[in-house]
Amino acid sequence: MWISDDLQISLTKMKKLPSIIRYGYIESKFGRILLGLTSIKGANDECDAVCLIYFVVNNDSSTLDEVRRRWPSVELQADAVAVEKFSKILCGDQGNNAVINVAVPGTDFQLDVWNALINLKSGRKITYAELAELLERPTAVRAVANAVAKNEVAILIPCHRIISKNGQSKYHWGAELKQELLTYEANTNLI
DNA sequence: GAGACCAGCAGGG
DNA sequence: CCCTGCTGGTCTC
Repeated sequence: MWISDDLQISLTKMKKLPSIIRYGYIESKFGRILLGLTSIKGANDECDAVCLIYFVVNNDSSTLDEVRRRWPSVELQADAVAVEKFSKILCGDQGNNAVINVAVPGTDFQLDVWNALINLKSGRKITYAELAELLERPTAVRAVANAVAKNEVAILIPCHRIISKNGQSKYHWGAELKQELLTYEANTNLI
């Protein structure tokens, strides 16, 4: 079982970078994943939201280094217990109708791009140009690509569904993994 | 506010 | 294949 299509992803905009990120690891179908959490204001009280998901390509410490490079001002705290809760939603059996909060820093335009990706159907592939049209900014292709590249939350913001017009398929964590994700989605209608 | 930077794209050679 | 012009949002002074 992997991420269900029924899983609702609620994307909220962080006004500034968080000062603390709690993190932990998940063993997923597609390898080890580093998951980072931050607190956001929910309907009634503070709740946890996913703010980063990186695939572990080499080892844990090199992945943590990558996080530190990208978020230099952030204090990282290991918190396996909090991450375990999200692990159950992501990789567990309770995907149906669950809501997962994702909080990301970014501009309005970037949030538009990321939301458009989230709303794509599982397994659906789209080019940068098509995505720009979807956003009613047909000439802002490069700007869309910039926003896609800034995505810090792999899988939940499914930037693996973007391909370039000539069929080339780059991916931050490797074209191979991207292809695996797409093949899996196409065959199962899950993720 | 200017100028550089890009996981794009189309066109030409 | 490589080069060029065009593009628009963001980042850095």
